Amino acid sequence: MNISTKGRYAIRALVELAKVKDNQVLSVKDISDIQGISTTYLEHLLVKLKKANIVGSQRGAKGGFFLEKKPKDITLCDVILAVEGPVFLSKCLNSNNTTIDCKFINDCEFQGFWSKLSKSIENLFSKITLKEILGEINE
Amino acid sequence: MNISTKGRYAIRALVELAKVKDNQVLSVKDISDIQGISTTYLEHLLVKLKKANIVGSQRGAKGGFFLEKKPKDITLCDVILAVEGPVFLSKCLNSNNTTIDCKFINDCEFQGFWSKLSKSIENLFSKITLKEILGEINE
DNA sequence: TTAATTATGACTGTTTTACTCATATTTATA
DNA sequence: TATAAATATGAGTAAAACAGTCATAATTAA
Repeated sequence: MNISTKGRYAIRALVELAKVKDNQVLSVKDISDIQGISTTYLEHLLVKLKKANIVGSQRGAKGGFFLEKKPKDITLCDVILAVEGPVFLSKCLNSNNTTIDCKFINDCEFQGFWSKLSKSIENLFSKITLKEILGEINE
Repeated sequence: MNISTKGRYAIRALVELAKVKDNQVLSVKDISDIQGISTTYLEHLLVKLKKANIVGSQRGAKGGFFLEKKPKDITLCDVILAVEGPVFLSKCLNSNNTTIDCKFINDCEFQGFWSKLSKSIENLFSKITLKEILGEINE
């Protein structure tokens, strides 16, 4: 159970975007240079963050990315969901997962338990905003 | 970020072991039949749970496994650690991971943040005991 | 003695991770 | 208006993790 590079890089990128002035943009190249991340890999992550309405973009020369919301309104939960998928998932929970082969698929005594745990973690992640992350890294 | 079959099967096995009377054992075969889990796969998980002093075993005919502690003293944190490794790990945290290739390996502004988050999750998982899980699945 | 059981380790197919590469599309500006 | 700089999209890939299987050794109750 861990946060992959997707989540970590996304947070790094968002921190950089939070640092620039309003109405300014940062290119993927800028961010990847500052944070030492592969440019093309980060590009894909930023596209996902855009689809989740966390960042916006300006195409073309002098273009780049910017935060679509205020740091206080961007939660860790949103970010992880955008780049990694469901924040916490016991795979027996998602009914549309066709590959699962569980004896109790339709009547699982543990579903309630995993579901509650999942909500607890989502709740924890929802309370952590980009604003707070910015505060912590500047301590 | 999810609980793999290792963690889920381990919980299932521990629930079965909690159901039997004191001084009785359950064989891997018994557990795997009841829970619909691969016998040999579960075997490996039980060995890990044994190394973590969560279960004990009796070898030979009529042998099997039993809980080494009371359900109230077995936490989800212990179980996941035993079968999956660290409960929550942002990979940039573990200094002995030689494959990591991060620009900020020795001076990372995010280390404190990931570390705190990791402790929050460990704390959450430490409060959930097998006793509580037994209570939830019987509701 | 033997059948039943745990213990250990090597092996395997599938999925996910962590990328790269190629190419299309958009747009500020010279 | 041409062009360089940027995002957008999708295919491909090597390595690791996941989810097991298989073979065999060691132990022990009956």
